[in-house]
Amino acid sequence: MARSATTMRADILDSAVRLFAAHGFRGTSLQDIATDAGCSKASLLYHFTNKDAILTELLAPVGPEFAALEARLAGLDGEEAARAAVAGLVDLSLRFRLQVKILLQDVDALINRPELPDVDGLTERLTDALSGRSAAPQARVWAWMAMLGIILTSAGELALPEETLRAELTRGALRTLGLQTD
Amino acid sequence: MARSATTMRADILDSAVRLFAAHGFRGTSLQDIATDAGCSKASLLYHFTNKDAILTELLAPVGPEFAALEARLAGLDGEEAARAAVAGLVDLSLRFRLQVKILLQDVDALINRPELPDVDGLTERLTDALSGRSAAPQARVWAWMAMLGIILTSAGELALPEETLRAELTRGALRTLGLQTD
DNA sequence: TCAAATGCTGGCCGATCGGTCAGCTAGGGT
DNA sequence: ACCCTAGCTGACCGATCGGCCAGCATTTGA
Repeated sequence: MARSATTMRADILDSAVRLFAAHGFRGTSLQDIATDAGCSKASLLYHFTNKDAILTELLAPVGPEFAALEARLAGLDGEEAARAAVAGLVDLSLRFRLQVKILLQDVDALINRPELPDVDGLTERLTDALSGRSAAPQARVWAWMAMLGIILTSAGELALPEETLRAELTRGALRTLGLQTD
Repeated sequence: MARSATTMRADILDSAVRLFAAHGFRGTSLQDIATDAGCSKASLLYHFTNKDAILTELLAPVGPEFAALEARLAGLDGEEAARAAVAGLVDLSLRFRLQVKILLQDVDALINRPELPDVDGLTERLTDALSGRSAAPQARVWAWMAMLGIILTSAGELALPEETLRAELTRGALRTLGLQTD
């Protein structure tokens, strides 16, 4: 045996998450992943049933985390909901930079997959919380701006320490929503 | 001849811009466009030399407009530069919703094409203006949040009147940057 | 009137995609 | 000594991709 199984799987997932984030799911072929991971394409499909299974596995940790955030937000309203949504979204966006980038990049190709996070419903409930449960057009626009600003800026390649990024993303989002930044 | 040439070309471009925005450049095949436009795939390649030429033509109006915005911003500094950048970016994002969405969606596949807008340099110069020519980490983070918030929110499917969207995008972005909203 | 040009198409091509399969190699249990 | 299994691979498959080409139909103009 060439490598221990756990190492090979981990190497594949590591290559896949980087390449998917850089070139998109559809823009990355199995051969690309195999070359990057240093094995054959057939070896990928020995460890994973198919390409979707690789994606599903590396997105697996994300779904529960967002579900937990939603559960925390469900009981909140008004400014309290908005502030909690900002804090939670900043945290998850930074912890899952690459994964979130993958999800948004190929959102239309990844939508309607039962085992993957429900991106549409998720964004809807998040913007609802960010707007402080308001249906006013301004609040909805600002909620979208804050959400996309947080997620995509953290997915970008700003070369800043994580704590600086966290603090300024939070401050920027709160101001977008018209809330005081302490 | 089945249709006047100008109509056929216009129909193809109309189908292409909608499909590219909905499913991405790589996610849309020539057959998809042909079916949507109501002609054969071979007919596409009679009117356009190849798939890239379709993309190039429908993005053609965008480049000069952004270049003009950059020229206007070049002479400005500080808060003046930031406010002008917000106004200009909101305007262009709303006027070229679909085109901008296409550019961002497949940014890595479209980069390094000489005749297409230089997305990397463009975003760099825009964030420089949005930050008021500041190199401070906070200003750079907020500039990215404002830029991505404007562009992607206007590319989204918020069902709001254009003037409402313009006003609230401007207000939200200025607040993100820490500027007074009149 | 008739040949040239224009608009358009079906059919085909090589490349690349995701995925399958028979078979090779190296340890580990008995 | 033996076989069994896990890990891995090259070769191959059908589907789909972008693109090409010979040829058909209609219009044009001399």
